[in-house]
Formats: sequence, C-alpha cells, structure tokens
Amino acid sequence: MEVEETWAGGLADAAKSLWSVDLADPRFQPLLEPPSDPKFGDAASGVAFRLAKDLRKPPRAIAEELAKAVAGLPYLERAEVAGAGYVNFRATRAFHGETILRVRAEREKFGRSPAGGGRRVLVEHCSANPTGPLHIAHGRQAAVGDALANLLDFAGYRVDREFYVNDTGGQIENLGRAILWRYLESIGTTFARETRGQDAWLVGHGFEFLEKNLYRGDYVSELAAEMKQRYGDGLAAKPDAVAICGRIGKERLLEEIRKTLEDFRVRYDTWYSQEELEKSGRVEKVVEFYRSRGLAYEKDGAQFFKSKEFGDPEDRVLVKSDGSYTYRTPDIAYHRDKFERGFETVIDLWGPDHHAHVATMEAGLRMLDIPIGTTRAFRALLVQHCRLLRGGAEVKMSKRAASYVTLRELIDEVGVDAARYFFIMRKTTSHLDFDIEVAKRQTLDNPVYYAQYAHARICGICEQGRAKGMIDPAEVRNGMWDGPFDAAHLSDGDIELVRACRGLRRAVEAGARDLDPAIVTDFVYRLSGAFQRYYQKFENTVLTPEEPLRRARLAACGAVRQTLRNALAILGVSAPERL
RNA sequence: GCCCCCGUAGCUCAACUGGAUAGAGCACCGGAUUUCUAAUCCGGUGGUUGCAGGUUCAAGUCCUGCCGGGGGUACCA
Repeated sequence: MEVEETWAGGLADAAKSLWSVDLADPRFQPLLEPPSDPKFGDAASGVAFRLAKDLRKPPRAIAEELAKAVAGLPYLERAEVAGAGYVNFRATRAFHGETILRVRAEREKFGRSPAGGGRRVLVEHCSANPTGPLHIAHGRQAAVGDALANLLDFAGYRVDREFYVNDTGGQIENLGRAILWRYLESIGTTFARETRGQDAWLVGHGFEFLEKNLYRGDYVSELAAEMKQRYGDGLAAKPDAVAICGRIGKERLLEEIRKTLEDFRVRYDTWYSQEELEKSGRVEKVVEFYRSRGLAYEKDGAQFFKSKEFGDPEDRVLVKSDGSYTYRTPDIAYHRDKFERGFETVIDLWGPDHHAHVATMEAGLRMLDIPIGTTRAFRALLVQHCRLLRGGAEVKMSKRAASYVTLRELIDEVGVDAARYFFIMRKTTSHLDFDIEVAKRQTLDNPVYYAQYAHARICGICEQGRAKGMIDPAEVRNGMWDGPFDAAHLSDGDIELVRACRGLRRAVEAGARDLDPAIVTDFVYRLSGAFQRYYQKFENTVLTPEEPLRRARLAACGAVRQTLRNALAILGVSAPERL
C-alpha cells in the first residue's frame, strides 16, 4: 500500500470520529494531493475546504482538528496546517530511506503502477502508406506512439503495438503508375501534357497519367531504375505493368519503412496487412452487417451508411458507385477485428488530417454493437503538426518539389535520442516546433543532454568514488553503489531527491490517464534539474570524507540514477554512463 | 455556414483535471570553476493568463458570448 493511501485512510477515520462524516463521498475527493511545492512536504490535503460548507466552520479550524487527529500515523513525521486550510503531511526520514531501498529492490520496475490491471490495449501508430519514405509527421507519431505504449505498459496494461499496412487500393495503384511513368521516361518515352477540364494528363507510349496523382521524389526514379534493370524494355508491353510496379514498389518502400523505424528504436508486435484483411472477407461482412440491420442505403449509385444517427455529422459512403470501397470501409472492418482479437482499449494515433474520420469510426463501431465508452474504448489521438525549424527559421516542406525532410535524414542529423525526446516533449495535441539546431546543440538549452548529463554525472560520482577508494567495489551492483546507509543521515537535499523520484509513479499514472507521454518528458526534466541543483549545492563534492553522510548521499543519488533510467526508458531515450 | 483544437513573460512551453505567491527554458543583465564532466549552478529584469460576463469559499483551469490563429467539413487515404 502506498503511504498516501494510509494517510488518506487516517483522514477518513478522523473525519468519521470527529464529525461522523464519510469522506468516501466523491464530493470530498481527493483527500490527498501532491503538494504544489516540495517545501510543503510529501502530501497535502485540501479536504478542509470541501468540508467547510457541511460543517459550517472555517477551513482553517477544520484543518487544525484534522492535523491533530492524524498525528501518529505510520511514516508521518508531522502534519501541519498551512495557508487558508491545507493540512501538509511530512514523511519521516525512515520512510525516505525505505523508498531508496524500494528503488534498489524494484530496479527497472520502480515507478510502475498497477493502475491498468492487466487490461489489454492495442496501440496502432505511424501506419504510413508504403508509397514513400517516412517524413517528420510520421516521426512524431512513431515516437509518441512507441513511448505511449511503453508508458501504458509501465502503468500496468498489457500492450500490443501494431502497424497497419495500407498495401492495397488507390494509393498503391498511384505508386505503380508513378514508377511506370518514370520507367517509361527512362527508356526514352517523351510525354505530351494534355489539359482536360481541370486536370492535366501526361500521355505517351500508349499510357496516360493523371499528373496530380503522380508521386514524385527521387525514390520513385530509383524504383523505376530497378524495374528497368529487372525487365529491360519489356515492362510496358505487360498488361499488368502498373500492378507489377505497385507491388514491387510497396515491398521496397515497406522494407525501408521497417528499417527506419527499427533504427528509430520503434518495434511492433504486428504488421497488419490491409490486403489480407480484404482477402479474409471481413470487409464484406461489415457491409453485410450494416445492410442486414437496415443501416445502409443506396444513393446516386453508391452505398451509404447511416452514421449520422450515431453521432457523425453526415452519412458516409462505404461503397463507391464503381463498386470499390472507400478508405473507411476496410478501416472499420479492421477496427472491429481489433476488438474481436480481445483488446479492451483500442488506441490510434492519426495525423490531424484524419480529424473528420474520428466521428465516423466511432459511429461505425457503435453500429456494430461494440460497446464503445462502457467496457470498451476507442481512442483516436490526433498527433498535431510538427513545424521543422533550423536555427529559428522554418524549413519549408513541399511534397511536390520533394524537398521535405525525411525521418531518416532527421535521425542522421540529430540522433535518435534527441529526435525522440523532441517529438515527445510537447503535448501530443499541441503543435510542435522542432528546431534542428537546438536538438543538435550539446548545451544546456537542449533538454536531452541536460537529462543524460545528470545521469552520466551520477555514474561519474560512483566511478570517482571507486578511484578514490571511498567506495567499496564489492558494494557496487549494476554500475551503482548500493551499500548500507543510515536514513538518519539523509539531509534535506537528499530527501528532496528521493521525493522527486517518487513522482515517477504519479507521472506514469497521469500520462496513462491522459494518454500523453509528454508528462514523462516533463518529469525527466524536473528530476534532472533537481539533481543538477543538488550536485551544485555540495560544490561538486558529493563524496564527502564523512562516511555516514557520504553513504546517505550516494544512496539518494543511486535512487535518482535508477529513476532517470526508468523514465528515459519509457521515452525510448538512452541513458549513457558518460557523455 | 457547421464541427474540433489552441490563445499564459519578447520567444518556446508548464501549471499534476477547481486550490497555497501563475512557474521553467531561451533571450537580456549580473555573479559562481584548485571539480566527481561548467554540457552545470545562483541572482535579476520580464504577467490585467485574448476580451466580456457567469458558476464557486476558491477560476489560467468549468459555463456562455465575442475577438484572433490552426485544422477539418470527398464516391482521396
């Protein structure tokens, strides 16, 4: 049991015996909260404010009575009234000593929470079409998605990570056409540009291409070159030339996407193929289901479904008048399958352009009798745009001119750690300014190095201690001293560090609740800062000659080191022993 | 038109779901190194939280209406 629960129980007992009030009533919650400032101790209660009306007494007087009544609770050094009616709880030194022991015992599990109760969650993220290399927007989705999955795992959920491969449909066909177009160029075809209505077409060698649908970029030409090597001049004569180009193109590009994500330390449990989904008949079944329930109808030769009745602003097309599906039909079937595979919470990370799709998907799932919002949840997170800057100036990205920065290029330039940290640094739902120059800078305004430096410093202390003979190598485990210490020698500074470490669990729970790993980057930054200040306070001499103090300090530092490692691990950022 | 998101220091952002004096970093000014990594730390300047109402003991946070920015509103994905 966490100490806060014990103390909250003490408050409830006090209220019952003093005034016969049941604090379990939601009106009085929360009984304890983290203090806004470390100087207020380890937990604060604002419950006196909430009791004031019922008891018809000023909050301050209620707080006085409560503070008196809770004296003597376990691990409680003292409870004191502050402000207009807060009761601040301060833990004993022994408690903080035990926290250090707990960090040592739990090691890479310290900070985990049982909040998720082992419930199964699927996080689908990135899911870029295999029609080009990953770019910056995908990078943010992958970094956030991967960290969110780590975070939920840390918060006690059973998490699977999935990439949905859009390996069939119109975009793959467009890719095939683009490759064929470049291929034809490479074997000497010249195209005539014809304007028909609003659109421009490229005509030559018996083919015609709608110009606005052609992918550009060097990778298309590279794939065309591969086709030429493979088929010589004979490809154009094949009746399924577009399909061949599309198939080979998507295979190559998907391979590249996998490789880039792997290098970005993003792993998936499953790569789910849309093509296989369609072959399985699940898409037809969804359409049949809607029809059988009278939820679908025909209009203008297309099949609509009545999503409007289920919260969507409009009814939407499921089957186009040419008989093919819109993108949402297989997508709904896919999400139905997610729930059928046993996931209770299904989380999708989408780009902001999918905004309108959220209501449609929710409606579609409700229409399938999936109890969204009760025992099951569908959460679409719209990962907001990321503006790329270079020394304060915006890097303009134009897909047309193929001048956009790819994720690969970004990783090569700033490194995986900085890229991941920066992508996660801001709230997922907020726009993000990513300054390449700042991310590369190895100075104090780069929070990645700030945190890694704090970790490396602690490792340095341990190493120095051994070199100076102040640390017994036999007491070093997993790269950190963890010998015996006396909690009575923990200074206020040490305690502040230990207190900060305990915040990881709270950050994990808040992050899991809000589905936002940015809360963890915040935590990392605060804990690093707490350590840097602590370090400076001892004038760079944590290794004091006074052995009992030295042991206490090393113990506190060891807790910070482990906690930082755990938090950075959630973010997928490395914790090097030296920089 | 309608639907979402966002307006907090000059800039980029916090504020732990309504609580204590709205905090950090950058920038600017001034300090601290015989070090265990100065890739650090300390101090200072800087605010009518877009505007106006409302609810509350208590509002940056919740409600309403304006103003401003972004996104969406396909038989594209």
